[in-house]
Amino acid sequence: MQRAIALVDCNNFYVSCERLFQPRLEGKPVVVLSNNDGCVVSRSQEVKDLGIKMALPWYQMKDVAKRHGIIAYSSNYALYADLSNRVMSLLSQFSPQQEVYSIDECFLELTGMESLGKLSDHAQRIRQTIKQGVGIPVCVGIASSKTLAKLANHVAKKQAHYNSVCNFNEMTEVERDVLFANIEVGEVWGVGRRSSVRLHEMGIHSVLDMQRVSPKRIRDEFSVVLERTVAELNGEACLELEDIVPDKQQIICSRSFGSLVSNLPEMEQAVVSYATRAAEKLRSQHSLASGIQVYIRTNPHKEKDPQYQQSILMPLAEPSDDTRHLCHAALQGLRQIYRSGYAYQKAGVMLTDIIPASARPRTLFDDVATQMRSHALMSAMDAINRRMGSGTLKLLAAGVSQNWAMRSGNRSPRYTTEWGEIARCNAI
DNA sequence: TCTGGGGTCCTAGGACCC
DNA sequence: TCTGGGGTCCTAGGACCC
Repeated sequence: MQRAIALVDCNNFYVSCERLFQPRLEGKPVVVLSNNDGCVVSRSQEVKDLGIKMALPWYQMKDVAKRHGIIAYSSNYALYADLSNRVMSLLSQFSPQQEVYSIDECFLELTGMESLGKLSDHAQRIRQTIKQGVGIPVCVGIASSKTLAKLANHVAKKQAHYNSVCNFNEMTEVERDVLFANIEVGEVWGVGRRSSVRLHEMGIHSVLDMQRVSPKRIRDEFSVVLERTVAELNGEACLELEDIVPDKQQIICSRSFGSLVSNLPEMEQAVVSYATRAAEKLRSQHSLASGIQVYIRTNPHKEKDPQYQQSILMPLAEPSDDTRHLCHAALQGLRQIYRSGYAYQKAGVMLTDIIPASARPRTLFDDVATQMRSHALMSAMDAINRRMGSGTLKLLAAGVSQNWAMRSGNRSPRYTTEWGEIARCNAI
C-alpha cells in the first residue's frame, strides 16, 4: 500500500496569531520579532512580497518598515503556545498517529485512508476545520515520506493554483519530475546553506538532480543523514513518525540581555533566573540532571570591543531537580569563568546528563527526609507559579529590578492565558 | 543603541584499555 | 631491523531544524 504522510503547517504562524485577535491587521504588512526585538521571525505575505528575509535584524529594516508601514510585534510565546495546542488538538482527530514537529507544524499518518475519498479532499476538510475551530490558516502537503511531505507543503504554500493542498501521490511521475526540476535543492528539508553550496558545486542544482544522485556519492561527500534525505526524496520512508515525545536530553535556557552587563552581581541574577527556568522545565518532564553548564559571552557583533566567551560544566554531587541546588552549582561555575572588564551580552545554562526521576540512584546514605522536603517545596513553588503567573515565587538571588531583562517593546496581550489580559467584546 | 532561542544528530579525534 | 589493532567512551564542533 502506498504510504501517505501529511505535513500540516500553519501559515506565517506568529503573524496569524496576532491577526486572530486584531483583525485590523488583516491585509497589512506585519512582522513578529524574536526575543529582545532582535530580528524578524515571522512575516506576513505582504512583508515576504517586499523581499524582506527571515532573521533580518529589526534595526536594519526600520527605514523600510517606516516606508511601507510595516507593523512589528514583540513575540508573545504564551499566546502562540496556547493557539498551537488548540491547532494540534484539533488535528489529532484526523489520524491515530500524529507527530507534533514544531510549534506550527505536525505530521499525520494518512496511509490507508483513501477509503475516505481523495486524500486531497480530506486535506481540504482538515484546513476548514482548523480555520473554523481556531482561525489559523494552514497548508497541507501529502507524500510517501516525511521529506517529500515537507516538499509538498512547500509547493502548496508557494503555488497558488494548488489551493493550499498538494498531494504528490496523486500526481504522475512526469508531473513530479517537472515540478522537482524547478525547485532549488536548498528547499529540501535537511539541506542547509552549507550543503546547498557544496551540492551546487557538484552540479546538483534542483530537487530532481538530488533525487537522481548516487546515494553512495552523497554518503562519501556528506554523511548518512543526507544519504537518507536522498532515499526519502525517492519515496522511501526512512524517517518514522515519532508520536511519543521523548524526554529532552538537554535543557537549555539562554537569553541575550536587554542591555549589556558589566558587573558580577547582575550576571549572577541572570544566571539564577535562567537556571530557575531550566529547573522548571526539568521538573515538568519528571527528570533529574547531574550536571549544569554555564555559558557567558560578550557581543560578537561588536568587533571593536574586547571579546570573551567561556563555558564550564559543573557536575552535581547527585542528580537533582531542586532549583536551589542547580542555582548554587550554576553560580559557582559563573564565578569561575567571569572576568571583569568585559561588557557581556548573553548568558545561558544547560542541564545535562538528564535521567528520569524514577531512576534516581539509591545509596545506603540517602537522606530521604531531605529529598522529600525538597520535592514538596519544588512542587509548591511550581503550583503557585502555574496558578499566579510565572515568577510569582522565586529565589531572591534572581534579583528584583532585573535591569538586564530582555526588551519586549510591543508585545500584544496574552489574550488566552492571563485573566487580566483576556480579550474583551464591547457591546455598542 | 540595535543581530533569537532551543533543540537533535553525526563525526572526528583523543584517551584509554586489552 | 622490527613497536598492532580493535574497541569503547567522551568531548567538541559542525550542520541542520524551526
